[in-house]
Amino acid sequence: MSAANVRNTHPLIRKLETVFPLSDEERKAILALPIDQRVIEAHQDIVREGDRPSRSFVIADGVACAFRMTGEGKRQILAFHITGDMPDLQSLHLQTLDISIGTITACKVGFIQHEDLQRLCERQARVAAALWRETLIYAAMFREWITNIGRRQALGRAAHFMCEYIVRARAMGLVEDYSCELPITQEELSDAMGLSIVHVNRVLQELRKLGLINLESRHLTVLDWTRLQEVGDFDAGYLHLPKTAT
Amino acid sequence: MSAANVRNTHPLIRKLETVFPLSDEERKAILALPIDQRVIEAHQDIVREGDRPSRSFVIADGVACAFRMTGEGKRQILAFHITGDMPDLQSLHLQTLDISIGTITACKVGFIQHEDLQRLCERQARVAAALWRETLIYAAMFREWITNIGRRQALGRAAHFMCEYIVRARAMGLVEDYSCELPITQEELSDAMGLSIVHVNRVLQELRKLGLINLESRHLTVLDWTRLQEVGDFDAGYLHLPKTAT
DNA sequence: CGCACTCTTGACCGAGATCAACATTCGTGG
DNA sequence: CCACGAATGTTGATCTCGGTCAAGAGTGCG
Repeated sequence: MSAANVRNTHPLIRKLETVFPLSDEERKAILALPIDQRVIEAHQDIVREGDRPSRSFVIADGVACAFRMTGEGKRQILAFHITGDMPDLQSLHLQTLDISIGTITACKVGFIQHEDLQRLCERQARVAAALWRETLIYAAMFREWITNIGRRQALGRAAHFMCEYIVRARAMGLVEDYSCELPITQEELSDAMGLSIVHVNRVLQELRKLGLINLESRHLTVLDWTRLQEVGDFDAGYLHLPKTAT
Repeated sequence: MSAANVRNTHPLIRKLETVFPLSDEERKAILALPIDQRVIEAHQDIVREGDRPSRSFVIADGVACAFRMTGEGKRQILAFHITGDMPDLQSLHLQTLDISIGTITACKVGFIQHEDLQRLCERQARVAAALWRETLIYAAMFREWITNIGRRQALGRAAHFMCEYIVRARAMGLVEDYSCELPITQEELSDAMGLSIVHVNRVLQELRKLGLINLESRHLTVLDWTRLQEVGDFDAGYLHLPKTAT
């Protein structure tokens, strides 16, 4: 599948098919889901902590992030979400959202009512399992991120981030030759990595100086994948991608 | 329910009933699950990163922890698990474990085959949802922990930990008067909080000096719950406990 | 073309790490 | 029941990674 025609598929189908090929019936059931598609401009909250959503959404295009605010007004970004992700799928079973989700770039977003998802899950056991699985992978990413913030220094943290991002983007067909869009500012990176903006800047320069990455005008190119993984102490296992995509 | 007779209930029933009252049929279905109960002594790994378990387990008694190791041999503890927890429930849908789970104290552990859990889920939709929900709450705890490590300083981190631990323990009926067992060494705490042992020691003394907690011989007492929550920037919302338990 | 956002650089500071003893507790075997 | 060694907890001195502050340089958009 080329990156071009991939954009025309149903984002949910595209995501689930990275796990296993869907049956015709399953595909039909997903296509029958009523989806409320809309475009949300950059730097808007899609849902907020404390909301009690009656629907979840899938990102069809763009980059969003899940975040929490500290009592002292500091922001912690928990994850960046790209095409195919369902960042608040959890609200299907947890009434009150414990995170906010905001756009980084303009996003094409498809809202799906919980009742429709629930019905889909009841009738298509494999799809239910795949969605459950999806939430489990987010949990695995969070675990890895705790490890990253808790026990790696700044340079490794940044390298790790780059590895994770590009691997996830590749799984959705957004990467050509170790190169992809990375429309994330250094401030956003700092809120994700638990560092100051200034230090993120220095660490990125270090990664460039080491010849590991090229990062300019919102475009990331990995120059030395092997060494970047080493520096970032990265092993894609926790993302649970099918072998072909790794 | 007193803490004494609570110990005699099926740990899974006890856990699920913190969410909603089970029907007779559901209760019967759970009691019919073949469980392989055994005691595992302290400081043993129950499962290891890379394992492909064919069963999950529920902790009937004791404290365990989920952890990952860095490339440089540093340990990051991701969560402490207490009575009623199913720390590797994720393995039901993710083949390969991305974490290890080890005992802190001796643990009574009940292993349940995946196939049996799967069958239970197919037949008891509410139980399936409750188990899914359980994994979602773990994810919420991970998110909170990222925030804690990424954007709070040491004192707040420690205070937050104490808050979370005692709230979770209370939900399982293990707390009397803001007081419970905390059989966790400062080294283990340091690996959880992303701090050095020495600094954990100093921070704990600070919490004692502030009159917020009492912590000696593996026993934690919260002396000033309101201020401890303030210092720890703690709000139990993310634990998604029923109102009665909060 | 001007203002706001983002990135970059330098100087200084401080929370927490590291190193090194020492104290205390606890489990174990004699 | 005591003795001893290992694990755990405590304290002080010093160092360092990363934070904070401040100012400038690009960059892009209205």
